[in-house]
Amino acid sequence: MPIPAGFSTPHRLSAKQRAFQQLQEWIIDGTLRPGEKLNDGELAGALGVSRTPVREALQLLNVEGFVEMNPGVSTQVTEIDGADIVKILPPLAALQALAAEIAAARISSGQIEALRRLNLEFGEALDKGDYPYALKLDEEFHGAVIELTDNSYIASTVSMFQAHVRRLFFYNSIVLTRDSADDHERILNAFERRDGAEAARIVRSNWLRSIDLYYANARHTQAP
Amino acid sequence: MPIPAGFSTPHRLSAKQRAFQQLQEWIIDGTLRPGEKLNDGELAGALGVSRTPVREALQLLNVEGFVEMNPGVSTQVTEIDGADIVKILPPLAALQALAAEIAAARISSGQIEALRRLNLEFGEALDKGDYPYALKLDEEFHGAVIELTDNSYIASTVSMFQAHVRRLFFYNSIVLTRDSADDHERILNAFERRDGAEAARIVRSNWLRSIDLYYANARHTQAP
DNA sequence: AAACATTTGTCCGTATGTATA
DNA sequence: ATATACATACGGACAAATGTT
Repeated sequence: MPIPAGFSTPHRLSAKQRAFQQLQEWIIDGTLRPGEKLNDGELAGALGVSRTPVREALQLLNVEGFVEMNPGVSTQVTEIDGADIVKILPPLAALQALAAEIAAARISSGQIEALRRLNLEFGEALDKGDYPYALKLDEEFHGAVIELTDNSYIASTVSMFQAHVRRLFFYNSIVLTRDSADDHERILNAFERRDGAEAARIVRSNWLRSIDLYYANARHTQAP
Repeated sequence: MPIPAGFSTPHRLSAKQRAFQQLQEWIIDGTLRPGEKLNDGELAGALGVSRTPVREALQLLNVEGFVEMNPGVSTQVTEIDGADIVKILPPLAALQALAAEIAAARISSGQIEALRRLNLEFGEALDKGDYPYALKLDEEFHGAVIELTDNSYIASTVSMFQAHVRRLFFYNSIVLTRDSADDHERILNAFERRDGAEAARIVRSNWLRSIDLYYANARHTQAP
């Protein structure tokens, strides 16, 4: 019986992993509000596990910056400063740009074509206004570039940053625009010319664009 | 009785923190060898605490990439690939360069002078051949620049990367050269001119220099 | 193939420490 | 200032899963 490749570890995930994923999702989508107190016993009951895996998950979320822990005092969801999007995008852009520069030297024409198809779907999602799906496809696009670098230091950091960006986008009601799809096409063109420096430039501005989106948005949503 | 300022939280650190710091130090300096199996019960005994704080520390070290955990099977010190220095320095250089660019716009002349004094001491340490101390001062120099960015996303990532770099330097017997002190002086000059782009360029090449040191070193230490 | 030995994962009780009355 | 209430930190025992004999 043929087993689908890349599906090697469907390991029934541990209680800790379940707790981690669920809690992270709740924090990102706002089910657990910023500043909300997190009582491990309570959460354990809600998740149907004991306090230990919950506490372990909370500690991981703590190092990732989603949970604030005051030893012996309290554990709570970190507050959100909407302006943090301005702080996190520059380092994320720098790493994504570096990844693009590295990927440009190794990407195959077949892989470029696959990304092109992905980007088509991304554009359609944007046109249809399906922003959550579009965001997912955008992450897939950049994730593929990260994969090509074969560099776990870049990959793990970017993945962590992305989670925060998702939360901040959600909080700030930022949605991607069609410009993003155009950027992606220009990135692919640079890849075909093996022009790593140019690819890096476009990737950087692609990410920094969201800073402008934030400011444009903030002007309308903020009280004067 | 006067209490030294900046010593606000001498909180007797928790068992978990002690375990974390001790284990990380042991891994970085090679006391715990790459690939070595980590039995939590055994470590708990050695550290005089129970398994819980040890397990928690191991999980933090896991997300930081110093410990590999195979659920239900084993936990061990991550293997070292000396060539990883080639993988980690580019993203670290990118972030440090970004930090320098941001810092250039805000640093005061007083702070520049303080860094200049620090760099003098750094140069002396290099001349005396006190490489561990020199490395510490080098980290302090760049750490001060990071502080100026007031950006926790950059700070926490860089700090994590630095720990790995320490381990890789140790493993590869890489030591900094006098060129580094010269770089620092040029960085400070760029700061004085408020030339962020130039400061970023120098910082990047300052870090990437160690890649060359690695290759120069590897040629001699490797068996043919 | 089945039972064993070892290690990890989980549970929950207790103690310690902090903030409040 | 003392005491009280609460949440967190830690401990030790049990259960589950894995690799081995």
